Amino acid sequence: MKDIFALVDCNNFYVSCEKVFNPKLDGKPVVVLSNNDGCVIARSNEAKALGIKMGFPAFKYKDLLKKHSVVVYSTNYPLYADMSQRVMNTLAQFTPNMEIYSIDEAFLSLTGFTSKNLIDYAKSIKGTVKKWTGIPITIGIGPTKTLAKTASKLAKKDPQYDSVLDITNHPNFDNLLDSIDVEDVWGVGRQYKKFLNRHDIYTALQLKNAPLEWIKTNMTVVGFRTVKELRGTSCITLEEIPAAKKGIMCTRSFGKAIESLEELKEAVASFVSRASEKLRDQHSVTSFIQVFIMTNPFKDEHQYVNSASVRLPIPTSYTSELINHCNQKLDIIYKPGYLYKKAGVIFDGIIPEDKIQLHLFRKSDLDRNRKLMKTVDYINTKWGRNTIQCASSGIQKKWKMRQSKLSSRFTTRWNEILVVKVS
DNA sequence: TCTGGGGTCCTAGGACCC
DNA sequence: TCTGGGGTCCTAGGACCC
Repeated sequence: MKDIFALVDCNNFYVSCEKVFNPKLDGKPVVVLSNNDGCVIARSNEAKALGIKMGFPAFKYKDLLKKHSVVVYSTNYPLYADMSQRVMNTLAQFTPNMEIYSIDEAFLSLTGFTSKNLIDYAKSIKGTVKKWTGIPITIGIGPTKTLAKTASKLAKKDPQYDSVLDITNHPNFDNLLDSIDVEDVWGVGRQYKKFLNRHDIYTALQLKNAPLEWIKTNMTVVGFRTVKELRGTSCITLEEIPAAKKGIMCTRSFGKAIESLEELKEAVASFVSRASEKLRDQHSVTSFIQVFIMTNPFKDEHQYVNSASVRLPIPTSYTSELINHCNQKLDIIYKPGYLYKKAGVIFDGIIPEDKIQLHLFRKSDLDRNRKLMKTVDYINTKWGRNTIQCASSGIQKKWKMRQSKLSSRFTTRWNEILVVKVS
């Protein structure tokens, strides 16, 4: 049976989440900023029309934002994650097989839905998601994931499709591909765009018709698959069960640069705690940790970047032990006299916790530590993050990120729930 | 004043083994 | 005179994604 994929993409997702709880934003330019209120990471259509670019530093838009009264929000991840779950739950009603691809995208398998008019079906999905969650979506349909993605790009570009387009056996298939820039094809980024342009390939259609062997030589098997997919052969399958992460990291820029080793240790201890939680969430342990610190690369000052790593004798997810290792490494890589702007930890060599190879000559407190972490995680899930934390993570957190325009966590905190006044 | 964060996959090259 | 060959594992770096 021929595969059919639908790619569901939430429009301007973070901005749309804010709009659900603040309908006054309708028709206004709205942006959501990254951590530390650094870059623009979501824009309403009105904001896009003003020429505000994705990923661009917000402070450079200071005048523009003011001039056009753009509404600005700090990122409110708990809200977006919860809204995402609502959208995904709704989508799950429409197919037995789906893959949650990112916070605002999902692939749905519509293979075998032959008795249905797929356009009508997609429109009813779109209507239901809007009605149940308030989030507007776009749906692209095609015989491969890459083509479904391409269809959704086209559906967004041209209002005549009303946010739903099926390009399977489309009579104007080639013309449609020709209207898509090659860098808008899933899998083609900045570098490959440059390379392809140098060889006179500018559109998705031209990429589709490029010689396969040449593509394989110059763009590895990944590019090879992309071209096959553009030609209608499905190479990228639906991943319904999310795989355990092979690497987990927690890195942050600081709201304010810090100087002392003590503060760096606090920050890193917080990052380790967070990363360890993620590790335990997926029932894994790490066997390799890396810690890094760096000054502000955008500043015209003396730069310092350094990192160190440890391979653990026995893999673990025990927060205190991991913090200890990082502290020892920080003692080595820290250099006084610099203003540090960012630090982070990376866990690698992650394995399932039931596959730990115990050390012949080391006594292990494995069970005791596991129980302790389980209890801590339970309390923090129930009462909110950092209800219990390691003292080494600090209380003051001077390095904490800036979030000056934060909206409420409308859906995950009772005391921040929306109040509707009827007069 | 001010520039995000967290992932995946592939390849080349070196170390090491028999 | 002549100095192998095949394989695995690991790591760093580069590409991509959202």
